[in-house]
Order: sequence, then structure tokens, then C-alpha cells
Amino acid sequence: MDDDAELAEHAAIGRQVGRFIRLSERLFATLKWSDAGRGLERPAYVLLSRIAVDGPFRLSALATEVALDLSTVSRQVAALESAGLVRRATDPTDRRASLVEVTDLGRDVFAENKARWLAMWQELLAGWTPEERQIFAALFTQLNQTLAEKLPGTSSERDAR
Amino acid sequence: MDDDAELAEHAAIGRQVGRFIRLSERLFATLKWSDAGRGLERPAYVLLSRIAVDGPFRLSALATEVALDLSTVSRQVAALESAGLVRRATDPTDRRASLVEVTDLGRDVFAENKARWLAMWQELLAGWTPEERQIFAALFTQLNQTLAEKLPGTSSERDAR
DNA sequence: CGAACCGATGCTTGTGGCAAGCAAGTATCG
DNA sequence: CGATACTTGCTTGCCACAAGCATCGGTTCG
Repeated sequence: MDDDAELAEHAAIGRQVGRFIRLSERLFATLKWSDAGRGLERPAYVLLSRIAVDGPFRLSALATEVALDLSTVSRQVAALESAGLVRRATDPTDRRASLVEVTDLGRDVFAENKARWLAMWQELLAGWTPEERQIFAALFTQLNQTLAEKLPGTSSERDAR
Repeated sequence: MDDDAELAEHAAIGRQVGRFIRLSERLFATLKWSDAGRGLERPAYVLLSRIAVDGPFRLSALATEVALDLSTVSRQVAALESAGLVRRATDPTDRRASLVEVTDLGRDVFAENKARWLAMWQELLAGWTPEERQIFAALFTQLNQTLAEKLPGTSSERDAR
């Protein structure tokens, strides 16, 4: 009896999620990223954010963080580096490792992208009440949390900040 | 003053959305799709659902529906067809066009996938209250609606069912 | 004690595969 | 003949896997 209602809710959420994923792909395709260092691919900017926000990273740490293969990260970081958005320093404690950190230019680009991203959400959520925004953020956070736990090998707890 | 709170909320939502997109990619990668006609890729199943649910389609209609290039749809449908999940009939009213419809096998596979998908959500939302589920579904729907309106060329209103 | 060795670790590079779009072709319609 | 419905060839973006190189840390031997 209540199972039916519950099922319908799950179905509804599942449907919206599916829809959202399709939409968001197109959203990203549409979004113009600040392309100060031209020729960068989209995932590079994801890495840039991580680096800009959470300080210097080892490549391996970065890979775990975003759940991508190390090889992919390696290439993207190389691209970021040659675009001048990021800089490598050999880890003093282990010369096999490099620490990747943002450059000033990288910080600027990141800031610009962040501003764009925020502006977009501002536009999308224009009609929402504060309560709606809060609840949605909270529930979404909860969902992500569960998702991260279910998925194997997701370490990223630190989404604060 | 309230602007600050609002900004923080937008930022929070934006962050969760970003996180969710990354997570969901891995989620899909993890999900085992029913592989009755094996060798099928994920996007093919997206099309299969559409076809199974909303009856026969022309390729062009399908392409508009899911906002993909006709060429992509053409290939995916070909894959579905050779897996026996889908069948083509030349449109009697226009012999350039084909009407794509599910086969019995396709219907089975679709049902199985749908069940899996539902089960997954059941698991993910296990701890949620009915209110939370309802609100989340409603807000998510609203977001998608806005998103669809902002994105150019999104016709798909009919996400009901 | 120091040099030589060895497995583990951090990263890079080569290769390959899928999915998507664009553009050019073919068949049919009107 | 021009427009439409699709197909097909090619390119690009993004990813993983696997092999390889350099370095590290610990052990063993002289």
C-alpha cells in the first residue's frame, strides 16, 4: 500500500535524475569555459578547481579525489601546465612525486569560471524561495553522500569549502 | 545581506550538482545493464527506454527527443536492431523513413533494466522520509524544467511516464 | 658502515575504444 | 528540382589499461 507510493516516488526521482544527467551534459557543452590558456578540455577545469581550492596535490591524490585514472589526470595536468594555469614542484620529501599547485593565472581562470558557474545557478534558481534552496541543497548533499558511500573507492569526504 | 545567504545557497547547490555529475558517471559505469543482446552500450538503453515507453518513433523524432545528433541515433538504433531489441518497419506513409519499435525481447530487457534502476534508487533512498522524497522529486523536476527551458532546442516536455 | 640489490610507489606514454558531432552521400518525396 | 529521412566516413573528446622509467626505502652482504 505505502509501498506503492514509495515506489512511485523512487520512480519519479530516478526519472528526474536520468533527465538531469542528459540535460547537464548539454549544459556543460553549452557553457563557455574561460579559455585563457586555449585548447584545454573540459575535465581539465574540474582538476583546476580541485587544485585551486584544496591546495597542492600529488597527481595520485588528485586521481583518487576525482575518481579518474592516473593516466588521465597525468595528461590533463600536463595540459594545464603547458597552458600556464598550474605549476609543478617536486615534492621535497619524495622526489618521485610532484606537487601540483595553481599559478596566479590559474587562480584567475578558476575565479572566472566559478563566477560563471555561480551566475548560471543564480539564473536557474531565480524563482526559488530560500527554503526551497536550502532543502534542495541539503537533500542533494545527502544523496551524494549516500552515493559516495555506495560507490567503491570514493574517498572525497571533503567537499566542504 | 540576504544576498550573501542566497549566494551561499547557490554555491552549495552548484557544488552538489557538480559532485553529483561526477558521481553519477561512475554510477552508470558501475551499473550492470541487462545484457540480453550483449555488447550494447549504455546510450543504446536510453533510446530503448524511449522507444519502449513512447511507442514507435522515426529516427529523426528520436533524435530530437533525446537531443542527440541523428547520426548518433542512427548508429545506436542499428546496434539495438542487430541485438534484436528493436525492429524497423518502413513507414507506409513515407518510404524514406523507418518506424522503430520494441520487440518482445526488447520489452523484456527494458523491464529488467527498469527494475534494476528502481531497485537502485530504493537502496539509495532507503533512509529518506516520504516527505523528503516528495519534496526532492518536486524540486528536481522544477530544476529540470528550468534547465530544459534555458537550453536551446530542448523539446522534450513529455517526461511524464 | 657503506655499496648493491630488490620490491613498491609515483608518474608518463603508447595504444585502443566508445560516443558524439559534422559533412557528404543516397534514396525518396512532393 | 529542392527538401527530407536517413546512412556513412571522418574527426575529436575523453577515458582506461598496460608497459616502462625513475625514485624510494629497506635488507643484505662484504
